[in-house]
Parts: sequence; structure tokens; C-alpha cells
Amino acid sequence: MYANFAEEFATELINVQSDTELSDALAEVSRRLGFDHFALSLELRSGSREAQGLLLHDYPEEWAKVYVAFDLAGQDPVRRACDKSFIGFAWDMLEQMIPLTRGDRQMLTVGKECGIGNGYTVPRHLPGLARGTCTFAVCPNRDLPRCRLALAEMIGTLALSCALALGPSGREQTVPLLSDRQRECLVWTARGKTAAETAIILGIGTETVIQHLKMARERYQVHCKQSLVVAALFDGLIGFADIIRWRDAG
Amino acid sequence: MYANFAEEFATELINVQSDTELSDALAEVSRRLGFDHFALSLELRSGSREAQGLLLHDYPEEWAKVYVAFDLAGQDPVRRACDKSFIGFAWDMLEQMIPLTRGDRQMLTVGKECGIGNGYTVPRHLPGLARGTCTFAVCPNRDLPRCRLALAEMIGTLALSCALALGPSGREQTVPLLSDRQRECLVWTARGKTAAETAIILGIGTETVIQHLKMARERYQVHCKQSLVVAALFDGLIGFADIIRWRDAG
DNA sequence: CCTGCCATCCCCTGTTCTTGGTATGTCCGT
DNA sequence: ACGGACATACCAAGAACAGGGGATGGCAGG
Repeated sequence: MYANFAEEFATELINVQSDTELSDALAEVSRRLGFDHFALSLELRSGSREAQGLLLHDYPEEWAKVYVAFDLAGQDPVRRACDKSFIGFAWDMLEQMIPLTRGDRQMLTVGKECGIGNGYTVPRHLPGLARGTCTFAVCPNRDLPRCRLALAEMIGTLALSCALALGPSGREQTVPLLSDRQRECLVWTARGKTAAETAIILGIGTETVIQHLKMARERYQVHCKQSLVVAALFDGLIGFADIIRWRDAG
Repeated sequence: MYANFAEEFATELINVQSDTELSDALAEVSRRLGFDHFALSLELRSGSREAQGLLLHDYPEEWAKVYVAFDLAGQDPVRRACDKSFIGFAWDMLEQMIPLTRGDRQMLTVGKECGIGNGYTVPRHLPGLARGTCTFAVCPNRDLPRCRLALAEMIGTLALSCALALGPSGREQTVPLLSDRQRECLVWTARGKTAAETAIILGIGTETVIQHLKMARERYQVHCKQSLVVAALFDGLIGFADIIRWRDAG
């Protein structure tokens, strides 16, 4: 029966041609899985300008309003946890995944007041291309259908795949590439070195380092170091492992 | 049976303490699913030189040798396709996902000669942290067990999650906690705003913002913005999701 | 009640960064 | 052989920041 369930949903998704159809399908499947709500978000990175995206959900309107009004997306602990796991996670595991601030806890509380209790969120990333989450949630007094989480994981993955296919597919998004030297300078910058220090380390002039960073910023269309480091990290051009160990040593 | 299978594997993985145990578990489960081989690779982002990572597989030795000898990883079409999909994919779908060069086709052919026919690869990414794939393959004259692919997807995800947990990131170091205000300032800083801009956004004084960032730096024992942002990102105190959207808009 | 933590605001000095230029030489592909 | 990308180097103005002070009020816990 389980296999059929996923299979059935998969075949249903193949025929989906629009956002609303996907939304309807998700609404139905989330009920059948034993959840009360779903939410699917997909952010596409269209290199140059506005990041396009897709947001489907059947959360209580109240919560949606609060979420948008206070720009809670920027502080959502669930979104943060998405960067830490390959696999979906229940919200009651958040504390084991990331540090929760007071505001985070309050946010979860407000969610409960709006009718969102526990949830299970499936995170997916495509470096440089897209990031998506698919969440299934229950009302405050209800428990997650534990035995259906594997299925939710599968359904979520399918839905995200479908959402991705709905998007502007023919994109030839090229991740900005940096030259070796630029990357080197960037890494040392990310390690907390100043341009002058980096220059000494690399054995080149301070101004040259600044120039490399300048061009790197141009490519990423950002105008400060922090954003450059963040963008390069996100694209996978540099990795935490390149940096972190040097925090103490350097 | 379907649910039980994944469930069973999941409980098995919880007890896994080492690479070899994971490898053994995957070998067994891949047979039971109807595959002939498995391969799991996990790259922890040490971008430049020695990619710390994990590679488990039971491919024919011949293929493994060829793969390493010619550094085929750098041109593997399967790896390229991994950057395009949220969900696992069968290798016979590669052409629909990415353009295949002559070299790519040749590579697949050589694979067949070495005993690797069709395969199903589950790709997973964590921006800045890790990239992993879990592949289940069959011998050249055999077909993929189509009805088990959903299960393979689930098992692959679980295995990758387990592999990630085995890695060095499984450490429980005490994370410096910031106050909500400090975190807010930090997020806006990471989004590329200056202290003055952040001050306006938050409706507080410029000096106050600088003060918050100052204290945040103290807690993380770093002395510049970049390092602060990187450290906070790494700890999960802020996430890419908090930032990236705002790069273009801001 | 007091202590500690937090958020807010202010000052100063020197350093670093951003942003706009210009210029030279190398190497690569067409 | 030429254009284009890259690495290297330099200048200058002004904004932004790091690191050092201090000060006030609110609020929670012992």
C-alpha cells in the first residue's frame, strides 16, 4: 500500500501542469498522510536579478500574514536547519540541529497559536540553482504520523522535483567563476585576513589583493566582503573546511 | 513491506558506528533491493586540496581502478547531473538532463565493460558543507528494479545522512549564543548592509548596531565581519536562506 | 533587593575598505 | 597577429569599521 501511495502520487505529478494543480495534489496527499497542512517553497536563483520563487501552502491565513508581515522568513529556525541535513527532520528535533535563540522559540510558539504545531520539513538544495523545502505540519495538539515520515520524505522530494520542472527550465545559469588568484584572495579574506595580510601570505602587493577582491565582487555583483564570502560559500566555490580550521590557528 | 524495509534499514543505521558497518549494511540492502552494486560518496567541503570525504562502494575493482587512474570523477556525467536534480535519477535519463559529450558516452560504455550497467543515483547537497551521492547499479544486461526506485531513494537518503553523521561534524562543541538583537544585526550585515543601513532598518542608532556586532565578534573571538558571518553560518546561527534572497534585491 | 544580562546610545583614533581610475606584461585561442 | 582575459601594480577620496573608552534603563532570577 505504501509503495502504491508514492507511486500513485508520482504518476499524478507527471500530469501536473500548473502551480495550482500541484498545490491541490499536495493538499490532498498531506491529508491522506495524516497531516493538517503542507507548505512548499522553491527559490530559484536567476543569476542576474530578482530571485524567482514559488510558494504553495495551505497554512492558516493568520500565520501566513504574520509570517510575511514580520518578515519571519529571515529568522525562521526551520529554514536554518535546512542547511544542516540531507534528510527531512521533525521540528521537535530543531534543538539538536541548531542553536535556538529566544526569538526562535517565540516564533515556534506564535506558530502554535496560529494553528501550526509540529512539522516535518524536507530540505533540498541545488548549489547555485535552487533551494527548496517541503513541509508537512500538524495542528498543535496532534502528533506527527511518525510511521508516515518516510513517505512524507518521498512525497516531498517528488513535489519539489515537480515544482522545479514547472519553473523556467531552459535556464543556462552560469555560476560566476573566479580566477585562481581571486579565489585564493577570497579564501584568505574569508579566513579573516586583511588585504595587507593576504598580500604578505601570497607574496604579492596589497593593492593587487584589493584588485582581485574588487573583481570578484564585480562578478558576484556584490559590494562588500561579507556578501562576497557568503555568495562564494553558497555556490560551493569555497567551503567551510577551507576556512574554519584557520579561525583558531590563524 | 515497503515501510518496514526502510524502517528496518533506518534502525540498522542508527547503530552504525563506522564506515565499514555502513558499507556492509549498504551492500546487503542493495542486494535485497535487486541491485548488484552500490556506491556512496560524500565530500565534505574542503574545496581546494585534500577533499575530506568518504567513498564506499562494491564496484568491480577494475572499474574503480580506471575511475581513479583517469580521474574520471572530474568528467563524470552522473556527477554533473547531480547538480540538476532534487531527486534520484536513472542513468538512462542522463540525456534528458544534461548534454552528453562523446567522452561521456564513452565513459558509460567503459563502465559497462567493467560490469556496471544502468544505475540510479541519489544526489544531495548542503550548501557550503557537503555534497553526497548514493548510487545503486545493476550489471549490464539487467534492468533497474523500477518498482524499487522510490525505496532506493529513501535508503540512499538515509545512508547519506548516516555518512554525514559519521563525519567530523558530529561534534558537540558549545556554540556561542548571540542575543536576538545581535543576530538581527548580523543577518543584515551578512546581507551586505552597512552598519548605518542596518541601523535604519532596525530603527536604532548606528553606534548601537556597531556595538552589537562588536559583542558578537567578541563571543566568536573573531575580529572582522567576514569571519563573524562565516562562523555564524557554520554554526547554523544564521542560514543561507536568511541571506541569499536578499543579495540581488538589496 | 541586588546582580547580571541585555539593549540602547555616545565619543574617539587610527586602520581598513570601497570605489573610481590608469597601466604593464603574459598567455591563450582564433 | 590580434583581441581578450588574466595577474600584477599604483593613486586618491571618502566611507566604513575595529577597538578602546563610558553611560542609561529594563528585566529576570537568586
